[in-house]
Amino acid sequence: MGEKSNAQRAVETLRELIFSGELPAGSDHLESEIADRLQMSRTPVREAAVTLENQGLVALRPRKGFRVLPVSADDMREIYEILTELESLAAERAAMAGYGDADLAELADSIEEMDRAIEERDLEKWAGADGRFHQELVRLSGNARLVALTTMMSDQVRRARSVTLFMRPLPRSSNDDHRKVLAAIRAGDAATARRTHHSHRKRAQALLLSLLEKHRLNRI
Amino acid sequence: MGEKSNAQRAVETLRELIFSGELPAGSDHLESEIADRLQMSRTPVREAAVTLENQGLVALRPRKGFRVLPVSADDMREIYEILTELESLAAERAAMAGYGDADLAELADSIEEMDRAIEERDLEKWAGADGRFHQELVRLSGNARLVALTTMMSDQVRRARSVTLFMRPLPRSSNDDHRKVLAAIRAGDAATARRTHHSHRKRAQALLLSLLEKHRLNRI
DNA sequence: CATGACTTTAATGCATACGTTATTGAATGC
DNA sequence: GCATTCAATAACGTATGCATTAAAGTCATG
Repeated sequence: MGEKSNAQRAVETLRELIFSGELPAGSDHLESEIADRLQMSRTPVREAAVTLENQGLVALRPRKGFRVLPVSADDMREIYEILTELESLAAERAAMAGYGDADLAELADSIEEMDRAIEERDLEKWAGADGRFHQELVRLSGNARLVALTTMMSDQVRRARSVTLFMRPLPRSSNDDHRKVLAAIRAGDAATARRTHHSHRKRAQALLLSLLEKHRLNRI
Repeated sequence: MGEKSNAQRAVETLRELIFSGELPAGSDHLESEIADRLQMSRTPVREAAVTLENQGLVALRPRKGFRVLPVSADDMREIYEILTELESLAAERAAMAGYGDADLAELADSIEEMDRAIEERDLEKWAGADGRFHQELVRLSGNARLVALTTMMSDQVRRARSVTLFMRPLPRSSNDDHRKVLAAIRAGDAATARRTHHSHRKRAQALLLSLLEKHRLNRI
């Protein structure tokens, strides 16, 4: 019964291959090549390629296969501008929803995990927990489209994380922001939640972009 | 040479059919039925359906064709929340870009057209100009992804406009907001541009949702 | 050696064919 | 008459075949 279609498998597999870096940014891939690799015909592969194109991960280039889209510093600016905005909205809505401690457990957990990760100087772990925090924050907004859009935007920069993650110092103060946002949400203070998260994201964005400039990284 | 693919034609045609109401919200359509109608095979139609699904306009329902998605009042709330946020960001960025009068001509034009439309009590004309204003505002942000996302969200409520447009009184004061936003952008006052547009959108959103509630319109 | 016309290749975009399976309707039993 | 089983239908998801055409390669010519 509940078997996923080949097209769906193709989307999932290709996303994994892209995020893992096995299909690096800028690389081209023919439909037939991918079809062989995934042991299916070109039809579902093509369908998957269309979906990935709609998600902004690849570009279909007739006769040259699809290209895994590189992310320029300018793309990063665009994306983080949008993420800053949408997540701030999410923080506001979450604060207005009147959640109790039980509802906010996942947020609190991810904050604790980030603390531990920083102690252990485990950047990968920190990044995972940070991702969980932001994802859960958006989920708590109760706006399904907000979840979809932020996921889409985050995906577009996900590949860059492995590059950017190790450029910067341990994000020691970052969790202070997270705690303030959580406190504001718990207190139902929507304005503070929004404002705090907004400045948190702005700061992270500025740091990231300055690092990219410093390291002269224009394409990732 | 520059001929559009059948798949692309299918997307465009289906979008027109959906927005014109010829394929009403909630209606189901088989791939083969659409293929006959557009004089092509199922393959490009299916590709188009996947794209439209990714754009949030239809849902693919195996064995039952694809359904033109109805938009509930709750969907409207989700979408307008996001649009409010993204357009406010656009207003801010536009103000920071240092545009001159020439760059802002389209905004000014659409405001004037709205004035004329209100005098003539031509709601359709007003709606068109209002759409132009908001679209141009986002374009001036210089953020291509912002344009893509707001277009996507606007499309999802476009069908509802014919219903909502005639429920409310003539939007006489609305253009005061538009003028304030334009003035702030021209003055390079990003904070005011953002704040003004945000409250403008919030007000419109509240009015719309209250009207939907009043008229008990849950599905459009 | 560079250039340009011509041939060859191969990847796409689409049409078509086919197996699978949910759904429908008939037929059967109670 | 109602439920249940079973057969027929039909729509999808996928595979395959094919025409088109951009791109690459070849060869002749200045």
